[in-house]
Amino acid sequence: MNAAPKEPKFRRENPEQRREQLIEATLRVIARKGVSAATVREISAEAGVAFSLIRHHFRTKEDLMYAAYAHHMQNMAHLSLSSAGDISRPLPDRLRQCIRDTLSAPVTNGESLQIWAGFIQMVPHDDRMKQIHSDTYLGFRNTLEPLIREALVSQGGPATPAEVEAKAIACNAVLDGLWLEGSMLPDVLPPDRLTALAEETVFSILGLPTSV
Amino acid sequence: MNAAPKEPKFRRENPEQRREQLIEATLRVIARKGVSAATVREISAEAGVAFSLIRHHFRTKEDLMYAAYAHHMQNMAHLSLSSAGDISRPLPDRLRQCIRDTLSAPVTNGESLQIWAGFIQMVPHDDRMKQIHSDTYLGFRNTLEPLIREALVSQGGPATPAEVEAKAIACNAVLDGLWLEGSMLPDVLPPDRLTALAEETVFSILGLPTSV
DNA sequence: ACATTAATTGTACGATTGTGCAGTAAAAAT
DNA sequence: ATTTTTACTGCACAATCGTACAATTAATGT
Repeated sequence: MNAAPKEPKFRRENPEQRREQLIEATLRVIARKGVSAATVREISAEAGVAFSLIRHHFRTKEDLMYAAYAHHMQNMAHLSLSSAGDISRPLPDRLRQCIRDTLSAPVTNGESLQIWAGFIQMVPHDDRMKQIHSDTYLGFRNTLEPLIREALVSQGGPATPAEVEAKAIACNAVLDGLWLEGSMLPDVLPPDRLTALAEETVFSILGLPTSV
Repeated sequence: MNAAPKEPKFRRENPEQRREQLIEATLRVIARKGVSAATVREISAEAGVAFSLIRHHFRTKEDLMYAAYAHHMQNMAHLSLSSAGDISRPLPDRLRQCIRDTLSAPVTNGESLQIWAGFIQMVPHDDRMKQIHSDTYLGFRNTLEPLIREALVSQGGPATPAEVEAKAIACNAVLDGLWLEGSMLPDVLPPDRLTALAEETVFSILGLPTSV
Protein backbone atom coordinates (compact mmCIF):
# COMPACT_ATOMS: atom_id res chain seq x y z
CA MET A 1 0.00 0.00 0.00
CA ASN A 2 2.48 2.57 1.14
CA ALA A 3 4.57 3.49 -1.83
CA ALA A 4 6.65 5.95 0.19
CA PRO A 5 10.16 4.65 0.77
CA LYS A 6 10.18 3.77 4.46
CA GLU A 7 13.12 5.43 6.10
CA PRO A 8 15.69 3.02 7.57
CA LYS A 9 15.81 2.71 11.35
CA PHE A 10 19.57 3.25 11.42
CA ARG A 11 22.54 3.79 9.15
CA ARG A 12 25.31 1.28 8.75
CA GLU A 13 28.52 3.21 9.08
CA ASN A 14 32.05 2.44 8.06
CA PRO A 15 33.60 0.90 11.20
CA GLU A 16 36.52 3.33 11.16
CA GLN A 17 34.25 6.34 10.91
CA ARG A 18 31.95 5.00 13.59
CA ARG A 19 34.88 4.48 15.90
CA GLU A 20 35.93 8.07 15.40
CA GLN A 21 32.39 9.30 15.99
CA LEU A 22 32.30 7.44 19.27
CA ILE A 23 35.69 8.79 20.29
CA GLU A 24 34.64 12.35 19.56
CA ALA A 25 31.35 11.88 21.38
CA THR A 26 33.35 10.64 24.36
CA LEU A 27 35.53 13.76 24.37
CA ARG A 28 32.50 16.03 24.09
CA VAL A 29 30.81 14.35 27.05
CA ILE A 30 33.95 14.55 29.18
CA ALA A 31 34.39 18.22 28.30
CA ARG A 32 30.78 19.04 29.09
CA LYS A 33 30.08 16.94 32.17
CA GLY A 34 33.36 15.41 33.36
CA VAL A 35 34.84 11.92 33.35
CA SER A 36 32.37 10.50 35.84
CA ALA A 37 29.52 11.34 33.46
CA ALA A 38 31.21 9.61 30.55
CA THR A 39 29.23 6.38 30.80
CA VAL A 40 28.54 4.13 27.86
CA ARG A 41 24.92 5.23 27.89
CA GLU A 42 25.73 8.95 27.94
CA ILE A 43 28.37 8.61 25.23
CA SER A 44 26.18 6.57 22.91
CA ALA A 45 23.31 9.01 23.38
CA GLU A 46 25.68 11.83 22.40
CA ALA A 47 26.68 9.85 19.31
CA GLY A 48 23.07 9.00 18.52
CA VAL A 49 23.40 5.22 18.67
CA ALA A 50 22.35 2.38 20.97
CA PHE A 51 24.65 2.02 23.95
CA SER A 52 25.36 -1.59 23.17
CA LEU A 53 26.99 -0.54 19.91
CA ILE A 54 30.03 0.72 21.77
CA ARG A 55 31.01 -2.79 22.66
CA HIS A 56 30.82 -3.82 19.05
CA HIS A 57 33.53 -1.37 18.09
CA PHE A 58 35.53 -1.43 21.32
CA ARG A 59 36.30 -4.58 23.27
CA THR A 60 35.74 -2.79 26.57
CA LYS A 61 34.89 0.71 27.73
CA GLU A 62 38.50 1.05 28.83
CA ASP A 63 39.62 0.57 25.24
CA LEU A 64 37.41 3.45 24.19
CA MET A 65 39.00 5.60 26.88
CA TYR A 66 42.49 4.71 25.68
CA ALA A 67 41.56 5.63 22.12
CA ALA A 68 39.98 8.88 23.25
CA TYR A 69 43.04 9.83 25.30
CA ALA A 70 45.45 9.16 22.44
CA HIS A 71 43.17 11.04 20.04
CA HIS A 72 42.97 14.09 22.27
CA MET A 73 46.70 14.28 22.95
CA GLN A 74 47.70 13.85 19.31
CA ASN A 75 45.21 16.52 18.36
CA MET A 76 46.59 18.95 20.94
CA ALA A 77 50.19 18.30 19.89
CA HIS A 78 49.33 18.82 16.24
CA LEU A 79 47.43 22.04 16.90
CA SER A 80 50.34 23.38 18.95
CA LEU A 81 53.30 22.48 16.77
CA SER A 82 51.97 22.20 13.24
CA SER A 83 54.04 25.16 12.09
CA ALA A 84 57.26 24.12 13.84
CA GLY A 85 58.62 22.36 10.77
CA ASP A 86 57.75 25.01 8.20
CA ILE A 87 61.29 25.74 7.00
CA SER A 88 60.18 28.48 4.67
CA ARG A 89 59.60 30.86 7.57
CA PRO A 90 62.31 32.46 9.71
CA LEU A 91 62.89 30.92 13.12
CA PRO A 92 61.45 33.67 15.33
CA ASP A 93 58.26 33.59 13.27
CA ARG A 94 57.89 29.85 13.68
CA LEU A 95 58.52 30.11 17.39
CA ARG A 96 55.98 32.87 17.79
CA GLN A 97 53.42 30.91 15.78
CA CYS A 98 53.84 27.83 17.97
CA ILE A 99 53.47 29.95 21.09
CA ARG A 100 50.36 31.59 19.71
CA ASP A 101 48.85 28.27 18.63
CA THR A 102 49.56 26.73 22.03
CA LEU A 103 48.24 29.58 24.13
CA SER A 104 45.00 30.30 22.33
CA ALA A 105 41.86 28.27 21.76
CA PRO A 106 41.22 25.48 21.20
CA VAL A 107 44.42 24.28 22.90
CA THR A 108 44.38 26.76 25.75
CA ASN A 109 40.80 26.30 26.71
CA GLY A 110 38.87 25.17 29.76
CA GLU A 111 37.41 22.15 28.03
CA SER A 112 40.73 20.86 26.77
CA LEU A 113 42.13 21.19 30.27
CA GLN A 114 39.22 19.24 31.72
CA ILE A 115 39.74 16.41 29.29
CA TRP A 116 43.46 16.39 29.92
CA ALA A 117 43.05 16.42 33.71
CA GLY A 118 40.51 13.65 33.58
CA PHE A 119 42.89 11.40 31.71
CA ILE A 120 46.08 12.42 33.54
CA GLN A 121 44.42 11.35 36.73
CA MET A 122 44.20 7.80 35.36
CA VAL A 123 47.77 7.56 34.08
CA PRO A 124 49.56 6.24 37.18
CA HIS A 125 47.01 3.51 37.73
CA ASP A 126 46.99 2.04 34.25
CA ASP A 127 49.92 0.79 32.18
CA ARG A 128 48.30 1.44 28.83
CA MET A 129 47.56 5.02 29.88
CA LYS A 130 51.16 5.35 30.99
CA GLN A 131 52.39 4.33 27.58
CA ILE A 132 50.09 6.70 25.73
CA HIS A 133 51.25 9.47 28.01
CA SER A 134 54.98 8.99 27.46
CA ASP A 135 54.51 8.46 23.73
CA THR A 136 52.70 11.75 23.22
CA TYR A 137 54.95 13.62 25.61
CA LEU A 138 58.14 12.47 23.91
CA GLY A 139 56.63 13.24 20.52
CA PHE A 140 55.98 16.78 21.67
CA ARG A 141 59.49 17.23 23.04
CA ASN A 142 61.09 15.78 19.91
CA THR A 143 59.26 18.30 17.76
CA LEU A 144 60.10 21.24 19.99
CA GLU A 145 63.78 20.50 20.59
CA PRO A 146 65.07 21.16 17.06
CA LEU A 147 63.49 24.58 17.28
CA ILE A 148 65.30 25.28 20.53
CA ARG A 149 68.59 24.02 19.13
CA GLU A 150 68.24 26.19 16.05
CA ALA A 151 67.57 29.20 18.25
CA LEU A 152 70.64 28.60 20.40
CA VAL A 153 72.86 28.01 17.40
CA SER A 154 71.59 31.17 15.70
CA GLN A 155 72.78 33.16 18.70
CA GLY A 156 76.18 31.50 18.66
CA GLY A 157 75.56 30.33 22.19
CA PRO A 158 76.41 26.96 23.68
CA ALA A 159 74.38 24.22 21.98
CA THR A 160 75.59 21.08 23.70
CA PRO A 161 72.92 18.42 23.99
CA ALA A 162 72.72 19.05 27.73
CA GLU A 163 72.28 22.77 27.20
CA VAL A 164 69.62 22.25 24.55
CA GLU A 165 67.74 19.83 26.74
CA ALA A 166 67.79 22.20 29.72
CA LYS A 167 66.49 25.11 27.67
CA ALA A 168 63.86 22.92 26.04
CA ILE A 169 62.61 21.84 29.43
CA ALA A 170 62.50 25.43 30.67
CA CYS A 171 60.60 26.63 27.60
CA ASN A 172 58.29 23.69 27.80
CA ALA A 173 57.62 24.49 31.45
CA VAL A 174 56.76 28.11 30.68
CA LEU A 175 54.33 27.02 27.99
CA ASP A 176 52.82 24.35 30.24
CA GLY A 177 52.42 26.77 33.11
CA LEU A 178 50.84 29.51 31.01
CA TRP A 179 48.64 26.96 29.30
CA LEU A 180 47.45 25.86 32.71
CA GLU A 181 46.73 29.35 33.98
CA GLY A 182 45.21 30.53 30.73
CA SER A 183 42.91 27.54 30.58
CA MET A 184 41.74 27.89 34.15
CA LEU A 185 41.42 31.67 34.30
CA PRO A 186 40.58 32.89 30.79
CA ASP A 187 39.21 36.17 32.16
CA VAL A 188 42.36 37.11 34.06
CA LEU A 189 44.62 36.00 31.24
CA PRO A 190 43.25 36.57 27.73
CA PRO A 191 45.14 34.94 24.84
CA ASP A 192 46.99 38.04 23.70
CA ARG A 193 48.38 38.79 27.15
CA LEU A 194 49.32 35.15 27.48
CA THR A 195 51.22 35.01 24.21
CA ALA A 196 52.98 38.33 24.86
CA LEU A 197 54.14 37.05 28.24
CA ALA A 198 55.24 33.74 26.75
CA GLU A 199 57.17 35.32 23.90
CA GLU A 200 58.97 37.64 26.30
CA THR A 201 59.90 34.82 28.66
CA VAL A 202 60.82 32.21 26.05
CA PHE A 203 62.92 34.64 24.02
CA SER A 204 64.65 35.72 27.19
CA ILE A 205 65.45 32.12 28.09
CA LEU A 206 66.87 31.49 24.63
CA GLY A 207 68.80 34.76 24.49
CA LEU A 208 66.91 35.88 21.41
CA PRO A 209 66.29 39.59 20.87
CA THR A 210 62.76 40.62 21.74
CA SER A 211 61.95 42.15 18.41
CA VAL A 212 60.07 45.40 18.19
CA MET B 1 33.34 -15.67 84.46
CA ASN B 2 35.72 -13.85 82.22
CA ALA B 3 37.47 -11.31 84.38
CA ALA B 4 39.52 -10.00 81.46
CA PRO B 5 38.32 -6.55 80.33
CA LYS B 6 36.63 -7.25 77.04
CA GLU B 7 38.07 -4.93 74.43
CA PRO B 8 35.59 -2.44 72.97
CA LYS B 9 34.40 -3.06 69.44
CA PHE B 10 35.17 0.48 68.35
CA ARG B 11 36.47 3.78 69.66
CA ARG B 12 34.36 6.88 69.96
CA GLU B 13 36.39 9.66 68.43
CA ASN B 14 36.17 13.41 68.72
CA PRO B 15 34.03 14.43 65.71
CA GLU B 16 36.61 16.93 64.52
CA GLN B 17 39.39 14.39 64.60
CA ARG B 18 37.24 11.77 62.93
CA ARG B 19 36.38 14.19 60.16
CA GLU B 20 40.07 14.81 59.57
CA GLN B 21 40.82 11.09 59.61
CA LEU B 22 38.18 10.55 56.94
CA ILE B 23 39.50 13.43 54.86
CA GLU B 24 43.03 12.08 54.97
CA ALA B 25 41.84 8.56 54.19
CA THR B 26 40.06 10.03 51.17
CA LEU B 27 43.24 11.68 49.92
CA ARG B 28 45.26 8.50 50.41
CA VAL B 29 42.74 6.46 48.42
CA ILE B 30 42.65 9.01 45.59
CA ALA B 31 46.45 9.10 45.48
CA ARG B 32 46.73 5.33 45.43
CA LYS B 33 43.85 4.30 43.17
CA GLY B 34 42.37 7.42 41.61
CA VAL B 35 39.13 9.34 42.04
CA SER B 36 36.92 6.61 40.62
CA ALA B 37 38.10 4.25 43.37
CA ALA B 38 37.31 6.77 46.09
CA THR B 39 33.95 5.27 47.07
CA VAL B 40 32.49 5.55 50.54
CA ARG B 41 33.26 1.88 51.12
CA GLU B 42 36.89 2.15 50.04
CA ILE B 43 37.46 5.32 52.03
CA SER B 44 35.91 3.99 55.20
CA ALA B 45 37.92 0.77 54.90
CA GLU B 46 41.07 2.88 54.60
CA ALA B 47 40.04 4.79 57.73
CA GLY B 48 39.13 1.58 59.55
CA VAL B 49 35.47 2.38 60.18
CA ALA B 50 32.07 1.27 58.92
CA PHE B 51 31.12 2.93 55.64
CA SER B 52 27.90 4.26 57.04
CA LEU B 53 29.89 6.40 59.46
CA ILE B 54 30.87 8.76 56.67
CA ARG B 55 27.35 10.03 56.38
CA HIS B 56 27.23 10.75 60.07
CA HIS B 57 30.09 13.22 59.74
CA PHE B 58 29.38 14.48 56.23
CA ARG B 59 25.92 15.25 54.93
CA THR B 60 26.76 13.74 51.54
CA LYS B 61 29.78 12.19 49.88
CA GLU B 62 30.13 15.38 47.86
CA ASP B 63 30.66 17.31 51.08
CA LEU B 64 33.52 14.99 51.96
CA MET B 65 35.04 15.63 48.54
CA TYR B 66 34.79 19.39 49.02
CA ALA B 67 36.50 19.13 52.39
CA ALA B 68 39.22 16.90 50.98
CA TYR B 69 39.87 19.27 48.08
CA ALA B 70 40.15 22.32 50.34
CA HIS B 71 42.38 20.38 52.72
CA HIS B 72 44.73 19.25 49.98
CA MET B 73 45.08 22.67 48.37
CA GLN B 74 45.64 24.50 51.64
CA ASN B 75 48.25 21.93 52.55
CA MET B 76 50.07 22.35 49.24
CA ALA B 77 50.02 26.15 49.48
CA HIS B 78 51.37 26.03 53.01
CA LEU B 79 54.14 23.61 52.14
CA SER B 80 55.18 25.75 49.18
CA LEU B 81 55.08 29.21 50.68
CA SER B 82 55.59 28.76 54.42
CA SER B 83 58.93 30.61 54.31
CA ALA B 84 57.75 33.45 52.07
CA GLY B 85 56.96 35.68 55.02
CA ASP B 86 60.09 35.04 57.08
CA ILE B 87 61.38 38.62 57.16
CA SER B 88 64.53 37.67 59.04
CA ARG B 89 66.04 36.14 55.91
CA PRO B 90 67.29 38.04 52.85
CA LEU B 91 64.98 38.05 49.84
CA PRO B 92 66.96 35.78 47.49
CA ASP B 93 67.13 33.17 50.25
CA ARG B 94 63.39 33.25 50.80
CA LEU B 95 62.76 33.01 47.08
CA ARG B 96 65.11 30.07 46.73
CA GLN B 97 63.51 28.35 49.70
CA CYS B 98 60.01 28.70 48.23
CA ILE B 99 61.24 27.34 44.91
CA ARG B 100 62.90 24.41 46.62
CA ASP B 101 59.84 23.68 48.75
CA THR B 102 57.55 23.84 45.73
CA LEU B 103 59.67 21.68 43.44
CA SER B 104 60.54 18.85 45.80
CA ALA B 105 58.45 16.24 47.56
CA PRO B 106 55.84 16.15 48.86
CA VAL B 107 54.53 19.05 46.74
CA THR B 108 56.22 18.02 43.51
CA ASN B 109 55.19 14.43 43.59
CA GLY B 110 53.18 12.06 41.47
CA GLU B 111 50.58 11.47 44.14
CA SER B 112 49.96 15.14 44.78
CA LEU B 113 49.51 15.67 41.07
CA GLN B 114 47.01 12.84 40.85
CA ILE B 115 44.94 14.29 43.65
CA TRP B 116 45.10 17.74 42.12
CA ALA B 117 44.13 16.50 38.65
CA GLY B 118 41.26 14.47 40.03
CA PHE B 119 39.78 17.52 41.70
CA ILE B 120 40.57 20.03 38.94
CA GLN B 121 38.58 17.89 36.60
CA MET B 122 35.50 18.48 38.76
CA VAL B 123 35.88 22.25 39.11
CA PRO B 124 33.98 23.44 36.03
CA HIS B 125 30.99 21.23 36.76
CA ASP B 126 30.46 22.21 40.39
CA ASP B 127 30.01 25.67 41.88
CA ARG B 128 31.33 24.74 45.31
CA MET B 129 34.47 23.30 43.70
CA LYS B 130 34.81 26.49 41.68
CA GLN B 131 34.78 28.57 44.83
CA ILE B 132 37.35 26.43 46.62
CA HIS B 133 39.55 26.64 43.54
CA SER B 134 39.55 30.41 43.23
CA ASP B 135 39.93 30.86 46.98
CA THR B 136 43.08 28.77 47.18
CA TYR B 137 44.47 30.15 43.93
CA LEU B 138 44.06 33.76 44.98
CA GLY B 139 45.55 32.95 48.37
CA PHE B 140 48.60 31.56 46.67
CA ARG B 141 49.01 34.57 44.40
CA ASN B 142 48.53 37.01 47.26
CA THR B 143 51.34 35.36 49.20
CA LEU B 144 53.69 35.26 46.22
CA GLU B 145 53.13 38.77 44.91
CA PRO B 146 54.77 40.70 47.77
CA LEU B 147 57.88 38.63 47.18
CA ILE B 148 57.91 39.55 43.51
CA ARG B 149 57.32 43.22 44.28
CA GLU B 150 60.16 43.24 46.78
CA ALA B 151 62.46 41.67 44.22
CA LEU B 152 61.59 44.24 41.55
CA VAL B 153 61.98 47.15 43.98
CA SER B 154 65.33 45.85 45.18
CA GLN B 155 66.60 46.04 41.62
CA GLY B 156 65.32 49.56 41.18
CA GLY B 157 63.24 48.37 38.28
CA PRO B 158 59.68 49.36 37.44
CA ALA B 159 57.31 48.17 40.13
CA THR B 160 53.97 49.40 38.91
CA PRO B 161 51.06 47.12 39.88
CA ALA B 162 50.74 46.01 36.27
CA GLU B 163 54.42 45.17 36.06
CA VAL B 164 54.35 43.28 39.34
CA GLU B 165 51.31 41.32 38.27
CA ALA B 166 52.85 40.37 34.93
CA LYS B 167 56.08 39.14 36.53
CA ALA B 168 54.14 37.29 39.20
CA ILE B 169 52.14 35.49 36.57
CA ALA B 170 55.27 34.58 34.64
CA CYS B 171 57.06 33.27 37.74
CA ASN B 172 53.94 31.40 38.76
CA ALA B 173 53.75 29.84 35.33
CA VAL B 174 57.36 28.67 35.45
CA LEU B 175 56.78 27.07 38.84
CA ASP B 176 53.49 25.51 37.70
CA GLY B 177 55.09 24.13 34.56
CA LEU B 178 58.11 22.68 36.31
CA TRP B 179 55.89 21.30 39.06
CA LEU B 180 53.86 19.57 36.38
CA GLU B 181 56.86 18.09 34.57
CA GLY B 182 58.68 17.16 37.75
CA SER B 183 55.64 15.43 39.15
CA MET B 184 54.96 13.46 36.00
CA LEU B 185 58.54 12.55 35.09
CA PRO B 186 60.52 12.34 38.35
CA ASP B 187 63.24 10.25 36.67
CA VAL B 188 63.93 12.72 33.87
CA LEU B 189 63.77 15.69 36.21
CA PRO B 190 65.09 15.07 39.73
CA PRO B 191 64.38 17.77 42.34
CA ASP B 192 67.84 19.35 42.26
CA ARG B 193 67.83 19.83 38.50
CA LEU B 194 64.31 21.17 38.76
CA THR B 195 65.16 23.75 41.41
CA ALA B 196 68.34 24.82 39.60
CA LEU B 197 66.37 25.38 36.42
CA ALA B 198 63.64 27.25 38.28
CA GLU B 199 66.06 29.54 40.14
CA GLU B 200 67.83 30.40 36.92
CA THR B 201 64.60 31.16 35.08
CA VAL B 202 62.82 33.01 37.89
CA PHE B 203 65.85 35.13 38.73
CA SER B 204 66.25 35.93 35.07
CA ILE B 205 62.63 37.03 34.83
CA LEU B 206 63.01 39.26 37.88
CA GLY B 207 66.37 40.66 36.80
CA LEU B 208 68.04 39.39 39.95
CA PRO B 209 71.73 38.40 39.79
CA THR B 210 72.17 34.64 39.60
CA SER B 211 74.41 34.41 42.65
CA VAL B 212 77.44 32.16 42.60
C1' DA C 1 24.68 1.68 89.56
C1' DC C 2 21.75 3.76 86.24
C1' DA C 3 20.04 6.83 82.63
C1' DT C 4 21.36 9.72 78.79
C1' DT C 5 23.74 10.94 74.70
C1' DA C 6 25.48 10.41 70.24
C1' DA C 7 29.24 8.09 67.78
C1' DT C 8 29.24 3.88 65.45
C1' DT C 9 27.60 -0.31 63.25
C1' DG C 10 24.72 -3.41 60.20
C1' DT C 11 21.50 -4.12 56.79
C1' DA C 12 18.50 -3.01 53.17
C1' DC C 13 17.04 -0.35 49.12
C1' DG C 14 16.71 1.87 44.53
C1' DA C 15 19.52 3.67 40.96
C1' DT C 16 23.21 3.20 37.82
C1' DT C 17 27.11 0.91 36.07
C1' DG C 18 29.67 -2.20 32.36
C1' DT C 19 28.87 -6.40 30.17
C1' DG C 20 26.66 -10.61 27.67
C1' DC C 21 23.78 -12.28 24.19
C1' DA C 22 19.96 -13.26 21.11
C1' DG C 23 17.58 -11.09 17.65
C1' DT C 24 16.96 -7.41 13.79
C1' DA C 25 17.91 -5.12 9.69
C1' DA C 26 20.80 -2.51 6.31
C1' DA C 27 23.99 -3.10 2.74
C1' DA C 28 26.83 -6.07 -0.22
C1' DA C 29 27.34 -10.29 -2.72
C1' DT C 30 25.35 -13.85 -5.39
C1' DA D 1 15.33 -11.89 -5.95
C1' DT D 2 17.71 -14.25 -2.62
C1' DT D 3 21.44 -15.15 0.43
C1' DT D 4 25.16 -13.61 3.22
C1' DT D 5 27.41 -10.62 6.12
C1' DT D 6 27.83 -7.80 10.05
C1' DA D 7 26.63 -3.26 11.87
C1' DC D 8 23.22 -2.43 14.97
C1' DT D 9 19.43 -2.77 18.50
C1' DG D 10 17.02 -4.29 22.76
C1' DC D 11 16.85 -6.49 26.98
C1' DA D 12 18.51 -8.85 30.97
C1' DC D 13 22.01 -9.48 34.48
C1' DA D 14 25.27 -9.18 38.37
C1' DA D 15 28.02 -5.85 40.58
C1' DT D 16 28.58 -1.62 42.76
C1' DC D 17 27.25 2.85 43.84
C1' DG D 18 25.34 6.55 47.46
C1' DT D 19 21.82 6.78 50.70
C1' DA D 20 18.37 5.71 54.60
C1' DC D 21 17.35 3.98 58.97
C1' DA D 22 16.98 1.11 63.07
C1' DA D 23 19.82 -1.23 66.33
C1' DT D 24 24.03 -1.13 69.06
C1' DT D 25 27.43 0.46 72.29
C1' DA D 26 31.13 3.45 74.11
C1' DA D 27 31.41 7.40 76.84
C1' DT D 28 29.44 10.97 80.00
C1' DG D 29 26.67 12.80 83.63
C1' DT D 30 23.97 11.84 87.58
